[in-house]
Amino acid sequence: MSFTSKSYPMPFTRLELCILSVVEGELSVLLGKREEEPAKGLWAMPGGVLRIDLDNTLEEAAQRVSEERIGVRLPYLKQQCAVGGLGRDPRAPWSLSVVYRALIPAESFSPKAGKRLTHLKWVPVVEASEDTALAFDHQELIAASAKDLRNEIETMELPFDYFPHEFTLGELQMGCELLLGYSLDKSSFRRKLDDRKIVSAIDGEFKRGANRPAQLFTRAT
Amino acid sequence: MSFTSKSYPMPFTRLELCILSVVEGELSVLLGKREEEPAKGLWAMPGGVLRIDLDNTLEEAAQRVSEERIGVRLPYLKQQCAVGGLGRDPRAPWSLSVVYRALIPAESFSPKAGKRLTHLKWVPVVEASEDTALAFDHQELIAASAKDLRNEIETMELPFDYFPHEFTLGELQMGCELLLGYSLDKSSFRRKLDDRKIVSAIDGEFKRGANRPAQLFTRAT
DNA sequence: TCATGTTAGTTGTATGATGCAACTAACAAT
DNA sequence: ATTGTTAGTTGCATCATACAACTAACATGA
Repeated sequence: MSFTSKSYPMPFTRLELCILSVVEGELSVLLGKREEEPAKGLWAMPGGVLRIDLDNTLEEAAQRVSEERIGVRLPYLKQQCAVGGLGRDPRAPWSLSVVYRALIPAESFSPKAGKRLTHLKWVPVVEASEDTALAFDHQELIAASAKDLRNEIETMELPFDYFPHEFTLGELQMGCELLLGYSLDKSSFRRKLDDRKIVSAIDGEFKRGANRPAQLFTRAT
Repeated sequence: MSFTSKSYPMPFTRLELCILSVVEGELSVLLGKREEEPAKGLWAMPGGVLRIDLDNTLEEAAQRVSEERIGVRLPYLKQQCAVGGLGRDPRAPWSLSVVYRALIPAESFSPKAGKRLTHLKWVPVVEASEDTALAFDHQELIAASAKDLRNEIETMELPFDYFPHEFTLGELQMGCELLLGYSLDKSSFRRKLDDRKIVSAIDGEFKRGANRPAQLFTRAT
């Protein structure tokens, strides 16, 4: 005996990747030029179809799409939202996209424009958030992603999978400042890290350079 | 000519509703006893299959499912998350659920247990968040929903669609306190409402009772 | 009529978080 | 030894918050 009574048509299900990084000092998003319809010739976030024969979870699907489209594994990956509706995407009557937000060091990115996407480029989020010429609803999705990321940093929910494993407090602060787009107060920043036990010093490990050595830290366990 | 190259099988897509309310002074979630497999006999959040022939958007789908399952339209409705993966639900190999979080006045709810769900009951979230006997992954979903709701209230992102259209500041504060599960300071609460221009007084309108009349307010436009 | 109880709404104040700037510390380079 | 640079700390003014006490405005009932 079977549990299934009826079978309904299911939506065309995709993953969209809002890949963020700091490029030339500015928080930017990775966009590609679409080679095919729909929205041919327009700039869009990388994305791909969910493959239930290949992906075990939504997050794995996002990683697979990333590797296929731009050849990069995403160290920091967070679900942003799901959008779905009738007529969103001309490829199918009803489509659903699960949007993931990622943060990668732009240097670790080797521009392998894959199939369907050429001319990959980083666009400052301030531009992309106002660019009504982006494909689909990507403009709003990028704006919301950047806002949510910055909100997390302001509440000291730091994306340690994006930062190097070991860092000095100066480097950590600089990293946050670049993501936020404004500078932070040194003493406040350190007080918060300390009070909330966010990082822990690596005993006896210092970064040495042309001046006073800096204590190395890691994320607290 | 057609744009579609191939067609892939799509996931079994559902909506799950985390319907919250204050019942007997406690934040509670609405659960129903499952009448059919899978998870037959277990308590679960109401949910239903996405119907691309009936629903124009995900949010509309959530409203339809609510009306079908429990006969109630949800005044405050927010997307919580999407969960998907292989083997989550025995009805299909690969299933995806978009979880919506709702907040309704429990009084406005007339317990019409619909098909597939009987014995509807309100369960305090403190219990449900620890009940490992709930169907599927509903335990964690409820815990996360309640936490996110309370976070919103703490940052004064108030669910005005849940509150009555007009209210006194005392009523508003009491409502927040019930949702949060602890009491707030009157002067702080009012200062925040004032500073951030969250509410506006209805000129000349008061709630009169057995003591000093209270100014009526609405959400600021 | 006037004291009482109750809720509305405000004010004073101590405490704590934050932002700013000045300070000391430790190194390399000269 | 002096200088320049970054690391790390400290003092202090300012602002937000929590707590409590206060005044205000009604109904009620002696």
